[in-house]
Amino acid sequence: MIHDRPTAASQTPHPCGQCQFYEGSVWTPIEPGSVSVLAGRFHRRELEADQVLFEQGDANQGVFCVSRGLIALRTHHADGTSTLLKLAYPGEVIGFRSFLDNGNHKTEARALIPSRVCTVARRDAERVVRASPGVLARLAARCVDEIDRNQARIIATATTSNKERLADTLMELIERHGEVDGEVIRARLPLSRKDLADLIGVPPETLSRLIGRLGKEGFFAFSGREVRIPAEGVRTA
Amino acid sequence: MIHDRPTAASQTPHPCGQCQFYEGSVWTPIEPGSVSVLAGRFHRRELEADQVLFEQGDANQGVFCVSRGLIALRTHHADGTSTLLKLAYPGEVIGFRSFLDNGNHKTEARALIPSRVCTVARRDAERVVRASPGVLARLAARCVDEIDRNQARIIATATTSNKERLADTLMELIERHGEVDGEVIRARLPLSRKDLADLIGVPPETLSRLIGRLGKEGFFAFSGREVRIPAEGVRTA
DNA sequence: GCTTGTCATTGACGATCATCAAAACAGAAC
DNA sequence: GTTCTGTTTTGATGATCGTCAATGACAAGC
Repeated sequence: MIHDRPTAASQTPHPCGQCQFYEGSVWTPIEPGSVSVLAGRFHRRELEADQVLFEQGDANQGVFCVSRGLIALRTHHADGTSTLLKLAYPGEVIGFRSFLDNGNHKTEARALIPSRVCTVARRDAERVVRASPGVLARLAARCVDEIDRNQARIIATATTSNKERLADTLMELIERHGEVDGEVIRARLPLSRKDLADLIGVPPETLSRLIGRLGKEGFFAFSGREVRIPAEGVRTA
Repeated sequence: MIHDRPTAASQTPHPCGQCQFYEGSVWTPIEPGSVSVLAGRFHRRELEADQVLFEQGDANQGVFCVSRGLIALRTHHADGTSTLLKLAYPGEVIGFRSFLDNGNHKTEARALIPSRVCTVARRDAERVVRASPGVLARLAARCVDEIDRNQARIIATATTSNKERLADTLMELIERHGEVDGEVIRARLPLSRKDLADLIGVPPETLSRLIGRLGKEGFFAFSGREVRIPAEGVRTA
């Protein structure tokens, strides 16, 4: 059924940890060299920081689920510049678009920190999708979620100031990457200034000034890629 | 198969004209009062300008495909204001998100001009999706397309000036709603200034000034909701 | 050590923009 | 016609923003 709530089966921990590409199907990991004859098979891949999962323009080889770490999706423009489009956290599915239309990847996917992805080869993905429509429905639901998030972001970009957007983005990042350290929460941002600037949609110079202003106002304290905020900042947020 | 190109069957004109919710399934129109026992059934609904298709918060009753006209999707905020999120042109599917998660509509859908939608009731939609995975795949593909468009819009909002964005948006609208009239192309914009302002993400006052500037520059000529551009404008665009 | 390259910050400037308030306008009802 | 309503435009102002250029920080390589 298309609107299934998670069933007992789908709540069973999937071998790859976070993978969405799963609905009670039979799965077996593929260690390099081994072959599986089962319905679905997947392959864990570890990525170091800055390692590329796929390049922009590569033919789609399948679907990827982030199970650990953080993947950046970037587009490279004709003039040599590039733009960070999206951060993919564990649980996110990557490559679904080019999987559906059997086309090429429109973005580059690159690990920002050491990461693990669960890769499902094209053929297997197709087989599982055909066998379990619920998987496709869940993937579709994720797409719809992403549409929602993007629309929220469009509204935010249009209606809020750059400073607000930066503060929001920082809080999100701190929530994911921060650790409580006594009276403060420390987070090492997994992004360069350029990437962070892309994320909130300003040029790097403007970001730098915003960071300066935000630092002066006292709530955030920056030093390089590290940010600190008061520990009660999260609870009240 | 998930990446099917349109087949002969799916290219057969669907009775409702533009509906995507179709893949060789058996369809029959439901005239008010009649009942169908076939796999899929749909109902044409005509909307006058400004008539509401569904309200924000309504429980999802099914999926809608625009077959003629233009539907505006708006969110109403807590403070009483509202924001135009998206224009749905013929061929677009509406309500898919709340269909998937069986939730409530997060937006209001309202016809901007006289329109026709093909409505597919929840139960029927579920049945067809279960029977024809290809339909779901195509719907998913549309979602993915929408993600692409939204991302393009996010980049555009972040990197281009308001004036550029207005000009682009106007050209799109003229392309859809314009008619050649001798040396010029005339288009009656189907949007209020407020909606147009939402679409490009500026307050109405700013939009008004932008329109003023654009008019002075000579390419676009405005009078109320009507726009005129030189006829060769489209060919060279 | 020095150079080189990359990335981040700062400075200066002009253009753009949002906001508030007021005026002009259009359309509907009478 | 007149009045009323809601929308659109205009005006004035100050803040924000993007751009170009210069500077600073820092690591890698010779």
